[in-house]
Amino acid sequence: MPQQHQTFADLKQQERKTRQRVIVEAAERVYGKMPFEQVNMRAIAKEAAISVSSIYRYFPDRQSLFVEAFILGTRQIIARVEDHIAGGEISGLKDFARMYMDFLLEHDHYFRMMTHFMLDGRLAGRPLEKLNQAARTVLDQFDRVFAQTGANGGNRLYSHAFFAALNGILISFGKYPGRDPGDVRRHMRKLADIVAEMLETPGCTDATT
Amino acid sequence: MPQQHQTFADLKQQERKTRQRVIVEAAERVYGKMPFEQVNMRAIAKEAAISVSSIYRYFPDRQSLFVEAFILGTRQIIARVEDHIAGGEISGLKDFARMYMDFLLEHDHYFRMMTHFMLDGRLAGRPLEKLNQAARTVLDQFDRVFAQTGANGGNRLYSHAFFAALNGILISFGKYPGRDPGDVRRHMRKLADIVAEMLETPGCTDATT
DNA sequence: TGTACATCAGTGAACGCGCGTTCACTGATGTAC
DNA sequence: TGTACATCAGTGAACGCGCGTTCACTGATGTAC
Repeated sequence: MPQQHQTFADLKQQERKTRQRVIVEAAERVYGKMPFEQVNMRAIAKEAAISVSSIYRYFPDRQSLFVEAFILGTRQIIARVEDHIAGGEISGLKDFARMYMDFLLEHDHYFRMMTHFMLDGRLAGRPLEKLNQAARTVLDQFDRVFAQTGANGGNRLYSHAFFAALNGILISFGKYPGRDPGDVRRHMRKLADIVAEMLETPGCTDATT
Repeated sequence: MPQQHQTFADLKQQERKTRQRVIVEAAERVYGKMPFEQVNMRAIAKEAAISVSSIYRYFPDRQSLFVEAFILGTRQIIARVEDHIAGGEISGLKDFARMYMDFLLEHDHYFRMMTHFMLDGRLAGRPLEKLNQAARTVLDQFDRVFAQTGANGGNRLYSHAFFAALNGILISFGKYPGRDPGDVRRHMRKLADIVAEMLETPGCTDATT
């Protein structure tokens, strides 16, 4: 597409996008600040320093805004992984697992959003599509890292299993009852190490079709 | 404790327990019938054929009833596993994994309850204790099965990893976008097989401390 | 340069609904004398 | 056998709150003539 003259209408559209972004970023901050289920439109409006009804000028409903905020999160995690890889800090699946888990533990709200979407079936239409695409991007990255460091680069099943196992560890033991956070974290790391180790050991990933 | 004469007061207490059970079972049925987030006191009351306010004669609040219903579920899954083991149908981790996953897929509501409790941090006090105990029972059973069939019977870490991985598979791919349920199920089984296989292969579970 | 009109961002207040929980009351059953 | 009282299961209606969403309006900016 050749560069056209920028019209006033174009400018307006652009400003609109900018305002949208401001709102999404505010939402994202709110999710980072308060428990996931407590986030509501009023809090987001306050954070964005506008009125609630203004949000509805830019997003048709809560879900849409919500999905955008989540997509912002997936971009962050992908960017961080790329950074670490570029910096040569990831030499195997263990490193990768640790990084992935640390990110989600630090940014609990992304983790909550992720599981929310995985478990909730109510999303549909355009927001759902957008979400699925974001999910695919993350899985693709798992695949890529896996191909570089793991034993079974060619087979998507193994990267899927890895992805699932790490999520499962976070979900199943993240709130381990009656243990202090440090212990919990160490425990989860050990579990992640076990899975990573198995997936990296050549003899262990050949048996299944 | 020696058998005492049964007093009228005892009988009353007993009837009370029975009525409690009726309510919990009604709740359980409701959870099986409608989407998890939509279950409310009114629906449970209707199912139990009593008024809402009557429920509050037997349970202090929603959470307590909720926890009881979930415990009913954990008992069921444990009973089923025992059955299958007694019937000689479980000869390895793969069988066990399949059974566990099938149960949770069939009884989606238990799965939802489980993840709900794993992710939600708001529970406290007596209900939380009860819940934790139920969770421990399930983990113990994993441990036991693992000791019988798996390679690393002595180490709880491996059964924990197994438990977490299976949960993770269910959560991460249960609503895999744009696939029909049959495909999804097959995919999840393959992933479970991979994990089970690795944990059963002796050389794969020795490397980590 | 001025006037009438259209567009649209922004807003505070209100709507409507769902839902957990409580209230004030009824009626049955058991107990004391 | 009868009467006064306590206990407690059960209930319909109402309370109170949170929250997503909509409404009716204001005010600024741009456009047409």
